[in-house]
Amino acid sequence: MPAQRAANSASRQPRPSITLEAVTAAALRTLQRDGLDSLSMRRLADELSIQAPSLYWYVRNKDELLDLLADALLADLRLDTLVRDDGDWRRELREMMQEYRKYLLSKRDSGRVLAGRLQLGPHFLHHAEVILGAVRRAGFGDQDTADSLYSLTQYVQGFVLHETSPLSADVARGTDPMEFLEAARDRLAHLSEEEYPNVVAVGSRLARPDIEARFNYGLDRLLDGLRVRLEEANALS
Amino acid sequence: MPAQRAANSASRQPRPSITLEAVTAAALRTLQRDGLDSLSMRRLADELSIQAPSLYWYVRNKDELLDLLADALLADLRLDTLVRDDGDWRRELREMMQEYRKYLLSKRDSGRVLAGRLQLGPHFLHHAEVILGAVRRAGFGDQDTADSLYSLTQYVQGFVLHETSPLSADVARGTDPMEFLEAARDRLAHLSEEEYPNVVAVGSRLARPDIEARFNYGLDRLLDGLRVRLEEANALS
DNA sequence: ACCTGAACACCGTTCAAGT
DNA sequence: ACCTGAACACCGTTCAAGT
Repeated sequence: MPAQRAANSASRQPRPSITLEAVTAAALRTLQRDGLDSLSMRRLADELSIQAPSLYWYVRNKDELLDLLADALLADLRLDTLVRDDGDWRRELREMMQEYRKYLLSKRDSGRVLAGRLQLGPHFLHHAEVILGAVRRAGFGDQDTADSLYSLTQYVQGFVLHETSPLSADVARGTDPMEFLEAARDRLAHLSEEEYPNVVAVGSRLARPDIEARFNYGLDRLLDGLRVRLEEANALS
Repeated sequence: MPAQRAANSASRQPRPSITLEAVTAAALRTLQRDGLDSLSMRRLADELSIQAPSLYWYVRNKDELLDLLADALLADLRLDTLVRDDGDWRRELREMMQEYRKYLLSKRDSGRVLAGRLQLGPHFLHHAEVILGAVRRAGFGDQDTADSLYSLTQYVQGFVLHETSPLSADVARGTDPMEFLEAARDRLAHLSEEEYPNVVAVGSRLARPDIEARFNYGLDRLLDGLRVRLEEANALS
């Protein structure tokens, strides 16, 4: 909660003046266009045709701006359309998480912005509501429902963060990711078989190019595990 | 692979001179003492009683230093002692992942350093070897083994990253995390029940203080899901 | 109420020059 | 082979001052 609010400047509206919403919108634009590393207070100020120190009237510091951004980032995600009340909660959650991943991949650096932020903003709460609905309809208890929400969303966020971060300094400096993966595979295949028997044995599978399949693998294990949990609970009652 | 190596300065050893190992050791020290945000090239140079530009003889840029750090960070992790050949692979993997989490929590900012880096350094490979061994002994196929390794380690890393990051700008600025959690619970409890029925219903469970239980919840679902997968595969053969 | 200019204390990195 | 000094192009943030 910022100490000052700019929204009610309409009370006497003498100056057009910038609103907090305009600031976050500009930040979102800059993020999408130039990436998180380029999102400095000075650049953002430029985007708003303003001087950098002026931003501190709307926001206490950059961290608070990023908190705002983290929630604003989720504005266009549509999970509601995936709600199905046919009892197939596994498929419902699966599709929601796949959509969540796709969405995050479409928003530049969203994984890094979201990492480790619990903002409870309006958009986050809306999506939590939808996901929690699916979990509760499946029949989970309250604590299980809450924990399941975190397990699922955190899996997706962690995966996307990993997936979108430069895998190494090489890639950050411009090496083609596919080339990097191939080099990694090569590297793994030629390790000492005495020292790393297991790594060598599955080497080529560790650096698989089909990253979506890897995402689905973990997601499906998680969902299977949730089903087991649900069956166990039902068996008791 | 850095373009220059300093290790073989022993070939004629006229100067004591700094080695690459000394650089990463100093970086590790600085990280543990002052945190990642304080780990600048200038600070690190200070730690080595050297000028900042000198570091660029050992390392191409800061990103490469962080890659080195990411592997060095894993040096003291001991998973070998958790190997048990009694067939209880679920317990084996569970204990390994719990140990991994505890270890990461003990190393300052390790989650942030590790996030999104696939370095294939010697320490990483050693731990991968141990974990892959447990998964393979359980009877998983090669691709499943590789994917399982990622699902498990990524879950742990993602969880720890979330767990150790400041939850919001408030906490970053000094608000007590417990206080923040309580405020969050309070906030959730007073939301509009029409707009957020599910969030309100499980509200108090969403901000549970027992974060370890939440970690175990997701971990156990993942492990249960892996068991299901294994049983399905065995049923086919 | 909103915005600016000037300033402080930093960054990562390059590059010519030293030994 | 290893290290430095000086410099470039940036940062986030504070603060007194303007309108």
